[in-house]
Amino acid sequence: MTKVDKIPEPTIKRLAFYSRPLEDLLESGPPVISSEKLADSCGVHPAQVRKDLAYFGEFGVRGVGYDVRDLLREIKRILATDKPVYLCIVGVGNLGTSLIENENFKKRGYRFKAAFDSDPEKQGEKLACGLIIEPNHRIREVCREKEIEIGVIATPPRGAQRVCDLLLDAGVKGILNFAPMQVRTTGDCRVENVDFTVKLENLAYHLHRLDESEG
Amino acid sequence: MTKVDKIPEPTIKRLAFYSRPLEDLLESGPPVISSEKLADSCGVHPAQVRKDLAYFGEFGVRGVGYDVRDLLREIKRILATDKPVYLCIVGVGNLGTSLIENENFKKRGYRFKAAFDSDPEKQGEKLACGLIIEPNHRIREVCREKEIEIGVIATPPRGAQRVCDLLLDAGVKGILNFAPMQVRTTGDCRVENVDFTVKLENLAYHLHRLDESEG
DNA sequence: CTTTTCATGTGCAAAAATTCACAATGTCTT
DNA sequence: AAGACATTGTGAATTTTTGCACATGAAAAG
Repeated sequence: MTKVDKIPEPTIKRLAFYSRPLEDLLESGPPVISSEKLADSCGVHPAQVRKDLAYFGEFGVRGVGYDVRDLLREIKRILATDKPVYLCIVGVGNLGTSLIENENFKKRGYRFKAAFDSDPEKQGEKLACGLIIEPNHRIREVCREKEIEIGVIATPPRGAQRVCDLLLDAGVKGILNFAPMQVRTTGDCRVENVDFTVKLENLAYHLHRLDESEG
Repeated sequence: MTKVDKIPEPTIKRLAFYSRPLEDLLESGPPVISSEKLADSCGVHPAQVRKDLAYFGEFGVRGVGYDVRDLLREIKRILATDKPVYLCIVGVGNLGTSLIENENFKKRGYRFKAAFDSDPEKQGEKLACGLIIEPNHRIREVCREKEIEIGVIATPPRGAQRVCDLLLDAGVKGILNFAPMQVRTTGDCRVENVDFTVKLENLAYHLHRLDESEG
């Protein structure tokens, strides 16, 4: 099906990006969109859109464009988000709670099936979503039982590696890490890091740099 | 000072990355680190570390390595995070609250100086940090008064562009956008997007892809 | 049925980023 | 003081990613 074995990493990132405006169009918008329009909504080059999609097949109609509904379905299929994905979260602080409640996760089929915290005060507590906070030592058992594929780390950096090890032991195949440090995993578990402050530092750098070039 | 005018964007991202293990080492660790060790902690190639740093000067000692304290100071200077940066947040829901309380922001000198929400129920409410939630129509006035440089958008996607426009009008120079959509800005305001679900979709893709290649 | 129009899909060129490989240069040992 | 050793800084080679430019094919118009 695919043209090449190795799909560029940036392409995968952009596919997720493309799906955002497509979801909007699905509700209220024309049923067809051109690579140029879609590129505009995402801030990329039109040829980039076409090339990204071409890795996976021919989804468009020449002279017309892409059918919004079809394209969105294809992208979701490619990204494997056409079925629910089961998650667990470790660390139910402010951040953890906001992730569990997050509308975007729910909307896109990401389901939190378990929540863990090392703080005995919190263990046993029932969350708004109905989940009960369990102690970290149950990660292995619960994840295997509930067939959890992805673990979300929302602990302070100090405990992140320990939590990561527990998740690996539980057979989790992906980790979304919100702790501002690099966690080490084995080859068959992939990590994605979300570090807000990296983005802020990026902004800070460019803000300052702007001053320099103007001064 | 710098070798080239145009510093690669990935380099800036990695500089922020490098600072994490350096901060740890500063507290408890050897006073000097090699590019190889630092690269290991960050999951990058040693030559990459050296090249990234070389854009900004010669910070190492040949045959020895980099002085942890000096290097960290240099990186902070480069990223312009050696001084406090003033932020405001728009949208004080679960996510917004967790960002305001976030220890990493505090630790790195990012200070929330104002909080806004469009919900009249919330306006006037006093937050744990002492800030009082203000209505969105005060963004312009308050941001100018408090010299806020960066605005954080933590609203649902629907309202994000409107909030973005208000922040632009308030003279904000950078925006950290947590809404899962692309906001449009003018040339002198830079946007960084934080979209958790993009990362999750990345994980989902690779998890599934792994299955394929193994099956 | 032919022509015109339009936007896709794609080979190729350009640009950007990464990695290699080694000379340069400092420290430590004897 | 000289030689061994370790690790930086960097030009060149490689790899990856992006963008151009146009042939291709589908639909609409005449």
